[in-house]
Amino acid sequence: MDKGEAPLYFQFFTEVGILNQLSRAGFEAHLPKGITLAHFNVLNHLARVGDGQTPLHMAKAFQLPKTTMTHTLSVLEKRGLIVMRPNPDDGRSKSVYLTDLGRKFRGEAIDAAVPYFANFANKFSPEQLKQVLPLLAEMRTFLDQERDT
Amino acid sequence: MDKGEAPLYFQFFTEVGILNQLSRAGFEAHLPKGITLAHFNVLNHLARVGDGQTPLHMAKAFQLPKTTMTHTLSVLEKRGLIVMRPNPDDGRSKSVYLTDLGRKFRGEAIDAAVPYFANFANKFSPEQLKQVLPLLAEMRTFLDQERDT
DNA sequence: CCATGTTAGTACGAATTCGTACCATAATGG
DNA sequence: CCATTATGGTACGAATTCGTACTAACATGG
Repeated sequence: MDKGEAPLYFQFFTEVGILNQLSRAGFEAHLPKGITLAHFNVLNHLARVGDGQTPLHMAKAFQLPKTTMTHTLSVLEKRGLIVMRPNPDDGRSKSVYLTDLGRKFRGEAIDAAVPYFANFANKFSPEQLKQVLPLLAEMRTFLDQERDT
Repeated sequence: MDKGEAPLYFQFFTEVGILNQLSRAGFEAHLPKGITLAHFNVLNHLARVGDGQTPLHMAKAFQLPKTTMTHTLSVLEKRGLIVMRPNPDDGRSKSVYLTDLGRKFRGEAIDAAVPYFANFANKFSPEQLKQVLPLLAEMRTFLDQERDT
C-alpha cells in the first residue's frame, strides 16, 4: 500500500460505517417499538432459510458470539415470536422455530419498511446498486476469511 | 420501486452492515485492549479537525445522542487521553482538548492499524475504492437528509 | 468401559448505547 | 428587568453486546 493511500481506505470504512448507522436507524424507526434490527434479522433468517436451526448455527451465520444469540432469542421467546424446543437428536442443543405470531410479525415489519426503501429507491436505481454489490460482497468474503487468521 | 426489487435494496443494506461489522471488528482487534472504535473516532476527530470543540458539537458530527458522547468523553478523560475545560465564553458548555498522551495514543493506533489496511489494500486497489466511494457518500448524504424528515 | 476432550447452551458481569428527566446557563420578548 | 424559552451537559435506568466461567451432553482413544 502506498503511504498516501491509507486515508483513502480509512475513509472508505468510515463511509461504510456511517451508511450502516444511518440505514440501520432509519429501518429501526419503521419497526415496532422495542424491536431492534438484531431481532428482525433473526426472524427474517428463520423465515428465509428455514425453521429448526440451533442457536449456535445461527450465531455463526450472523458472526456473533453465542451469548449474544442466547440473549436475542430469549427476548424473542418472551415476546412469543419464536419457540425453542430441545433437539431430539442431540441433548445439548435446541431447535428454534417461528411461531405464527413471529411469522406475522416479520411480514408486518417488511410491509412497514417498504416505504422507507421505496424512498431510497426513488433516488438510487437498481442498476447503481448492482454496480457496487459484487465488490462489497467480495470485500465481505475477504474480511471474513481474514477474521479466522 | 418495482415489487421484485425490494430484496435487492434489502440485500444491499445487509451487505453494508456485515461489511461494517467485519471491518470494525478487525480494526478494533488492532487497537489496544479496552479501546473501542468510538473512542478512537473521537481522538481522530480532535486531531484532524482541531481541539477545543464542545461535546454537543462532536455528538452532532458523529450523529450520536449527546448522552453517548458524554459517556465516551468521560471514559477518555479517565484514561488521560483528553481533558475537558469549562468554556470561558459560555458557562453551559465545555471544551474538549487532546492531551499529549491522547495525541500519542492516536498515532500509535494508526500505526498499529496500517498492516490491517495494507492487507486489505493488497487485494482491493485504490481505483476500486474510488469507483464506489462517490455513490456511498451520496447515499450517506441522502439518508442524512431523510433523518430529519 | 472410562478418562479425556469437545461442543451447546447459559449465568454472570462489564461496557456501550440511548431515552427520559433534570439542572445550570444563556437568549429572548414584553 | 423579569418571565419564558432554548441550549449544553449530566444522572439515571433500560437494553444490547460480549467475554469469562460454568454445566450438561456428546465424541474419541485407550
